Amino acid sequence: MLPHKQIELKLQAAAREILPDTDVSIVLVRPCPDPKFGDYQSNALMSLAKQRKINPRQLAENVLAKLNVSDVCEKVEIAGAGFLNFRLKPVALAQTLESAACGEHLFFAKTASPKTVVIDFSSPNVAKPMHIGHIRSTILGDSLVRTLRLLGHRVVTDNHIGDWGTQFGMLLVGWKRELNSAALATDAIGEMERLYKKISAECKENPATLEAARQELVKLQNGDEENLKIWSEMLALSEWQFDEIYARLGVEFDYSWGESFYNDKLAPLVDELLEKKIARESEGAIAVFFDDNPQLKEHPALIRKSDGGFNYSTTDLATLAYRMEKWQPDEIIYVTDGRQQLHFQQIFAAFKKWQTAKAESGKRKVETKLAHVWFGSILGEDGKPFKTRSGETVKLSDLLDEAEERAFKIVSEKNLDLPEAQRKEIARVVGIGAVKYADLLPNRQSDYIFSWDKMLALNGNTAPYLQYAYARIKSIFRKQKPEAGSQKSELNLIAPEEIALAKHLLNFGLTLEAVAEEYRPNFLCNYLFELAGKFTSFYENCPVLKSEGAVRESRLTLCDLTARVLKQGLDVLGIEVVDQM
RNA sequence: GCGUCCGUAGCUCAAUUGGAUAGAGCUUCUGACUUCGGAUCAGAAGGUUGCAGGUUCAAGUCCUGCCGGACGCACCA
Repeated sequence: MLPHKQIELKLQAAAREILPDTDVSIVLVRPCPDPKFGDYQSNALMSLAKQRKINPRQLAENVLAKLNVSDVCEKVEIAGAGFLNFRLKPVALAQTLESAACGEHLFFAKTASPKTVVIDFSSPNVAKPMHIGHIRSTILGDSLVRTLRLLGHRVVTDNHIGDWGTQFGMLLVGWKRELNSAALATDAIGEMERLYKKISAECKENPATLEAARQELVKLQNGDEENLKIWSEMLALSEWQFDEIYARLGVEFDYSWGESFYNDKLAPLVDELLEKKIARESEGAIAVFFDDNPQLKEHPALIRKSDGGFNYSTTDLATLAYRMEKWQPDEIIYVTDGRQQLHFQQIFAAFKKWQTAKAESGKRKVETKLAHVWFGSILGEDGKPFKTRSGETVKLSDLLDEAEERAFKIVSEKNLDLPEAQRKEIARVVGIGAVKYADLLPNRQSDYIFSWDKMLALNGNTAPYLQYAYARIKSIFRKQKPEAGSQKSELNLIAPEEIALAKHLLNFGLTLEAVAEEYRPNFLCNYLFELAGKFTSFYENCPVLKSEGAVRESRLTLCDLTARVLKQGLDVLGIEVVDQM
């Protein structure tokens, strides 16, 4: 068990002894903000003291009297108003690293209580190009998937593709009237997008076109053979595009059930909600009202339009119900942009009503956490909102191309001697990595100002910086002559830089847990950036190959562990590494 | 009008959710052994955290009021 966890458990036990009727689960041990105070701290006793209206310092002293952590810590100190500061014993630090070097762990532990989690992310639309608007959901969702899986949870990924709905009426009109087959053969998505834009614009001016689109849609939804055939073709052409992009991004889905998958579940759903008196008629439409919810009182959720058609709320409810039935998840996570907050509040509230009604009628109720993990919207470089209809959106494939091209130029400058194929491969890993990292680094809730330079930066707090640190370590091991079987050596850490690096390695697991808890991979970005920084600082000050004996062995082990954490951490972010760059 | 989110260094952003002296990158300036890989490192400069109150041992973070911005609010997803 990692030292901070040992301390935490003992501290909680001690706190429980002093305050028997108190919930001590808030008593946590965290890394110190400043190493001069110690390695770990706990400030929770001050909160407890406040709750109980007792003297915080006195409480700290009482708890401390019951606490024995001398196996891993130096003398515990009370500071300020009641901080507890812990300093690791060098032996404990070395032992933790040694057990990691033996492959017993990599500074994190699998969860003791695995959850089943469904994650809904990416969700591109059929017949439209994937653009930068899709990148955040895709990258953020994928890194959450990877984090949860690494921590031992069972994760089901489902890409809820927009393959149904009103846009197909217009697409069908366009397809039948003026499809350019040659263009379709060379650039299917571009051609379909052209058709959509053309008819969409026409609908605004010409009611006849709008009516035609409506009729084509009704035909499609009623199973018209010709329309279904065209629709299938549009779907297939789009899937080809999705597959290509996802392959480049290294993103995979367990399922890609689009909206159409739920088509036959919509009418029964509305009927059931009507029958259970959860929904009622209003102005010709069917809606779920939330009179008991002050937040949503004025915002009923429409589940059937006055023309009898269904909308996205209907589909989302059907999807939610299906997922509950199929996987009985402990948690469902939706990764979409922040503008859909109200929508998901409605869906979650409506579903809760439905579930409660089901529970009353004897069906068991599953406690499921529904989480809307939202992110800020994308702005242009001028700070104004990105217009999706203006046609000036940056296509995802173009962004990735540009990233690889810029990386290739730099790779070639630095490594002219490498064969071109290898330089291309390095450029791919570096370019895609830079794009992903740029997307994951900012707090997800801030608005996203898109800039080529920021997205493709290769210096500073970027993926290439981390990849470079990794490549340097690999370079050390390439140069190290395979001397007499370097068995697992004992760690002896002397220089301040190597101690700081070693201590930082121990916080990997804490960081992963925070990412999973708050759905925020940027914590991991910052952790890895600091790790790489501490490594380069160590690298500048502590010769590895030029040192000898035990020091050399110890430093090699430290290098190896750093490389492993860097690689594993980047993998969680969906970013690859190369041995040479 | 109501609701959600935001305002931090010249720029782009952090700050482990109420913790200790608010940190990084970019930019600018000064340095680093013909380098275990310079895609690097060390240092300097840059702040009244939009404004004004309040809550407490402690506020960028919480509460109130202003100022400024983004988004959302019934049949598009």
